[in-house]
Amino acid sequence: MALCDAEGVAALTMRRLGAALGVEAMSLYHYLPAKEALLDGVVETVFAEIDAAVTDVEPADGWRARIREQFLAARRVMLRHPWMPPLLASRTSVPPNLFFYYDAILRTMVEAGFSYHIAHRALHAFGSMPLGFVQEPFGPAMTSEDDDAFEEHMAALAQSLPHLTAMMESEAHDTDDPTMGWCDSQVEFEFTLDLLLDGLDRLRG
Amino acid sequence: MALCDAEGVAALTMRRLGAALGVEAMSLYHYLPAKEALLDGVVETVFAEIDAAVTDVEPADGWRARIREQFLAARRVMLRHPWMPPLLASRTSVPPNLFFYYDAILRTMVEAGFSYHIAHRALHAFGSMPLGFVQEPFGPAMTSEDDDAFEEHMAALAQSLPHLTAMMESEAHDTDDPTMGWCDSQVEFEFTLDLLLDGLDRLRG
DNA sequence: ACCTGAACACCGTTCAAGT
DNA sequence: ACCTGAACACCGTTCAAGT
Repeated sequence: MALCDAEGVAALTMRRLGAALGVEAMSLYHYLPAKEALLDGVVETVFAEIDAAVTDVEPADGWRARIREQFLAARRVMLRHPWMPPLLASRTSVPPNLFFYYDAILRTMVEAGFSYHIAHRALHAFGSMPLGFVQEPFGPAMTSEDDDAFEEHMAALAQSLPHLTAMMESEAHDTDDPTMGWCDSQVEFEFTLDLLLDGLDRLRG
Repeated sequence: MALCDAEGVAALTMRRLGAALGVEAMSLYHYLPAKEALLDGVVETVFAEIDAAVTDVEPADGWRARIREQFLAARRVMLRHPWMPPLLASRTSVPPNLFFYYDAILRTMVEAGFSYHIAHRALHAFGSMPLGFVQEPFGPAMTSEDDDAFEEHMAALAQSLPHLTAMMESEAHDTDDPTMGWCDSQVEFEFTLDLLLDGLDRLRG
C-alpha cells in the first residue's frame, strides 16, 4: 500500500515489493500463490481501513444521517488511495471484508422499516458509494495533463456542443475558475447521495 | 476490439495485435506513439458505438422516457463489451467522443425545464449510467470462480452476518436459485435509474 | 513511407539448489 | 522453513537498417 500510495498501482511489482522488503522477488512466492493474490490483499486491506473508519462514526439520528456519515467516512479513506477504484474494477474475486460493512448497512435500513427486498435494491443502487466514490466517465486526474490541447479542442467544438458550452458558462459565473476544474467532487458526491437517500426514503414500507 | 471481445483486454498486446494484422509489433509504432494511445482508441471506438446506438433511439415522450431509453440502449452496447468498465476506470485522458452524448443529455434536460446548474449536478449523479453500467464492489464475473469455497465461507460467516443472511433467505423465496446469482442486474439497473430520474424530476424548476 | 531484426529494460513465474 | 540464482516466456519500446 505504501508503494501504491507513493507511485500508483503500476509501481507495485513483485521485484519492487521484494526490494522494499529487502528480499528477492522470488521469495514472495513462499507467501503468495501469484500476484493476483497480492492485489486481492491490497484491496482487502483498504476495505479493512474503511471498515474501521465506518465503525468509528458516532451513531447519528435516523438511518439517513447514519448511512450518510458512514459513506462520507469511507470517502475520506478513499481519497487517500486514489488508485483504488481502477484496481477494484479489475478484481475478479469477491472481497470478504466488505460483507461486514454491507451487513451493517442492511441492519440500519431494516431497523428503519425497510423490507429486505428494497434494502437489497438499495445496496445495488448505492453502487460504489458505500466505498466513498462514484465511477464517472471523466475521472479526477483527467484535466491535468494536456490542458492547452484540451482547451483548444473544446473551443473548436463549442459550436457543436451548445449546451455543454452554455452550462460551462453558466456555472462559471459562480466561481473564479473558468475551466472544468469548477466541479466540486465533494459537493457532487453528497448531492448524488442525498438524491438516492431521498428516493429510498419514499419507498420505505 | 475483436481481440478484447474474444479474450479480454489483457490479450490486447502490441505483439498480438501486430500478429492479428499480419505485421510485426514494431510496425504499429508508425501509427501510434505508445500503447496508451491504442487503449484510448479502443475506448473511443466503444463510445462511438454507444453514440450511434443512442442516436438511433426513437424520441420518446418526455425527458425521463427519452433519457431512460438512451441509457438502456447504451447498456445493450456495454453488455457486448464487458471488459470496458475496468479499462475505462484506468484511463487518464478524457474521451472526446463522449462530449456529444453529454450535450444531448443536457439538451433534453434543459428543454424539459431544468436549470444548467441542476443538469450539471445530474450529469455527475448519473455517473457511469449513461454508459449503461454501474460500478459495484461485487462485479459480474465474481461468483463464477471458486463457488464451493465461497459457499462454505458464507456459511461459516452466516452468524456474523445476520442481515445479509436474512436478506438472501428472504429474496430466495421468490426464485429457484438459492445463490447470489438471483440478482438481476437488468432490474437493478432500471431500479437505480428510475430512483435517480424520480429524484431529479422533483428538482425541476 | 512503411516495415523489420536485434536489442534493451522490465515483467510474472518455475525450479532446482542453497542454508 | 525460508531464501536465492539462473532461466523462461512474455511485455513495451528504441533504433538503426532495410525496401
